[in-house]
Amino acid sequence: MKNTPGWQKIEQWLAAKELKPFAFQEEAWEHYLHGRSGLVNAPTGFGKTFSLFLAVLIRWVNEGSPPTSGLQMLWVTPLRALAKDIGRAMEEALHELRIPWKVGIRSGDTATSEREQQKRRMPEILIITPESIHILLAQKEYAKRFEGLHTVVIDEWHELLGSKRGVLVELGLCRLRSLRPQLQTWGISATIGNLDEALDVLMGTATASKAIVRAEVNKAIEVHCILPDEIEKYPWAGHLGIRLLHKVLPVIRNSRTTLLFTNTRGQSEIWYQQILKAYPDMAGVMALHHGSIDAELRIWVEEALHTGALKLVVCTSSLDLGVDFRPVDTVIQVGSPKGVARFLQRAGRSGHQPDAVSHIWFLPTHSLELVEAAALKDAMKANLIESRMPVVLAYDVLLQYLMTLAVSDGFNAEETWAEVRSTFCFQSLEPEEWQWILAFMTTGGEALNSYDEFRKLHLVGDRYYCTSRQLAMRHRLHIGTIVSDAMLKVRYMTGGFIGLIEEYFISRLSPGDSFSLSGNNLEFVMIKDMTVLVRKSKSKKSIVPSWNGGRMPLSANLGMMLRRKFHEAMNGIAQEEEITILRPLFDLQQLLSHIPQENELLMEHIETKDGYHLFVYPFEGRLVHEVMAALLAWRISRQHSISFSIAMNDYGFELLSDQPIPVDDTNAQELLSPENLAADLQSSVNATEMARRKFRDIAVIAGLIFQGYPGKHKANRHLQSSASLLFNVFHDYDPQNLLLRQAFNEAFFYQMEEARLRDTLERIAGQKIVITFPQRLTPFCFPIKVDSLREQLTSEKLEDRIKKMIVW
DNA sequence: GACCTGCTGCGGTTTG
Repeated sequence: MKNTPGWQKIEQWLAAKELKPFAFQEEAWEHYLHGRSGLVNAPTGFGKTFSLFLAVLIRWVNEGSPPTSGLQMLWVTPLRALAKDIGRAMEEALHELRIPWKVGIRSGDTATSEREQQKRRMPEILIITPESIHILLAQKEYAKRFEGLHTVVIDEWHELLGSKRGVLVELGLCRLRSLRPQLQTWGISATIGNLDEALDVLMGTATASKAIVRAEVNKAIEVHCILPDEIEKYPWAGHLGIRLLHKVLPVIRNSRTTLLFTNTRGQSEIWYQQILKAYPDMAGVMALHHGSIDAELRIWVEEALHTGALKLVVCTSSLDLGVDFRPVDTVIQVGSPKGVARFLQRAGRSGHQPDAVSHIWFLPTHSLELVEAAALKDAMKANLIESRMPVVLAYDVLLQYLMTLAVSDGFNAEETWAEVRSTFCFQSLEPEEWQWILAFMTTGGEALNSYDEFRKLHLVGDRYYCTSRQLAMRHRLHIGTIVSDAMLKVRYMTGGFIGLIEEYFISRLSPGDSFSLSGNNLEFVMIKDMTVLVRKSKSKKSIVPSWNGGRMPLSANLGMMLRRKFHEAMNGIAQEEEITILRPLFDLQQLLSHIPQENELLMEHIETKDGYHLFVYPFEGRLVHEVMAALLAWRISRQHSISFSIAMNDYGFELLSDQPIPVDDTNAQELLSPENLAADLQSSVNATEMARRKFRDIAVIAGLIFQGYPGKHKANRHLQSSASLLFNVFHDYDPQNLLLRQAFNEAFFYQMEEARLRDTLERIAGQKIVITFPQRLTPFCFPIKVDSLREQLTSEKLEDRIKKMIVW
């Protein structure tokens, strides 16, 4: 293959740019030229993206005169912003190589005129989002557009894999493969624990020959830890880390450009304010970047990063992707990154040239988090990178997809069944389930058959169509799997946009209150036309918005590494500075209680004026702890009449009662046994309530709830109540409803992390349970105690309060 | 001995 003209042309071009292809790139080219599909994996900065683009060009030059008759390659990216960067780079390469191909972008940003142009004539390369693929599939005679297509590349496949957006990709691919049986599919993925599975999901049950190309290159990453001077004075609890601010500035000063990652938007607001206050001279060269900041401002920040005009950007995971090609040389992570993969990904944002070393600084927000720093380092060495679990049997996405087909050219049930079954997601879909789905979409099912708007499909000949123009239009507006909370725009009285804020947060403010957004101190004036009007605030004190985000638990890999680190600390094996500096804390923990070894589970009984506490430390992340706490409480209360309140964090959980908690050596093992888990979970956890919450998104994705036209506001409460109503109706009148079943499955899988819980209980069954009776609060229990106190002190939502006061 | 938790991502056609 190496002596083909295309290959040589590309090599010459790379040489002229003083670039040499990596071995893995050449391997990818070989596979591609042999007509295979597959997955490419390499660290950031090694040209994964370009290797495939070049492979396509090689093939094409080899084939002689270029087919300039429409779409050849579809390039799927999860981010609109990424599409622009990649498009620019491709155009440049095509220009230099004198290849007369056009590159187009199809996303929500694409102008109407451009869309029409694309309709008349597709560009040879189209960069597209998963959602936009489905929008194309929702158009009449869509098949024509894909007539010449021979390659689909899914960029950042690891990002899409674990979500319903990944299912959109799977479904889109199964349709395209039917249209173009020779289609070559390539994924590009960062390193994850289940690369083989990632390939399987991408390929579905297609029999095409496939390969994984892994780069045998190691990216050098240096992890530095920002250590407090006196560990005795560093807080045992907390999440902010602002006390170490003075140690951060030298790091920033000594770098050209720094990204400072925080875990929440609120936290980034605080850090931004505090840095500005302590070092006003940073004013012109620092910026804030997170999901609630106005899109235009964010684009400006990204551009300024590009040109190197900014010295510091304080951000959340909004900058996790898409800062390649940018001169970032230092990354600071404030607080736990919760997982190894995320930490590596952020580290990779710096020094992305192949030979450059990536520098990442870890800043602990409380003392015990230092152990996490040591655990992260070891996990990186051992390559313990988390897996992304593919979504299976997402009926809601399937319903949406069928509607997509129905509004364009209709679908034949048998053909589509075969295609859908060829995806990884729906490979185990049962014929009865398929029949149920068709019936549900045609009649509205058992519960909704008297409502016209739920009778969406009509069988005409042997094809299902949606004949209602109104429903079709609604559907095209609702393609996608991301369901957001209601956001309001924030604007100065005098005009000028600041950002977005959740309706929920604003609803709790009164006119005159001050809050902080986009680094500004703002005074709330009023809400008008769904816009929050504000003026600059003179008040020194302001409320930092809290958003209703997800709660990411500590990953299983990191939890495992943490337990090992405690074991090493206990036995004096650990030599890292992060651990040795914690000596006084460990000594105190050991004196008051115990440091658990790797084969031990620690429980602490502590009596305070609040009552009787039982602390348990499995280190399995807060979701598992929440369910474990409920399970343990329920099992205890089955034998004794006793009531509890519950608190938890990523390291452990607490049961609190007004009477002594009857857990000791004789029954502890049994109370945490994996036996009867399923049945006991049913009784101890309010699964119906959890499922109800999951159902909201499912109902929106499946198209049962209309969210309103873009730009027009429909209050979130409507959404919430109509979803709840549908949930009740299905629950009472249509218990076989697949969407209802999906809601329960999602609650068990994602909310309770049932599989991980079972693993944990099985692990504990083989461990020794150490029970201690400390005379006062220990360093281990302190963070949990503080968190539970905070919840009592803040304006708790009634729902949460009730949840906590559940009496068994 | 004490704290300001909770991320990100997408999205309009058809026909008059």
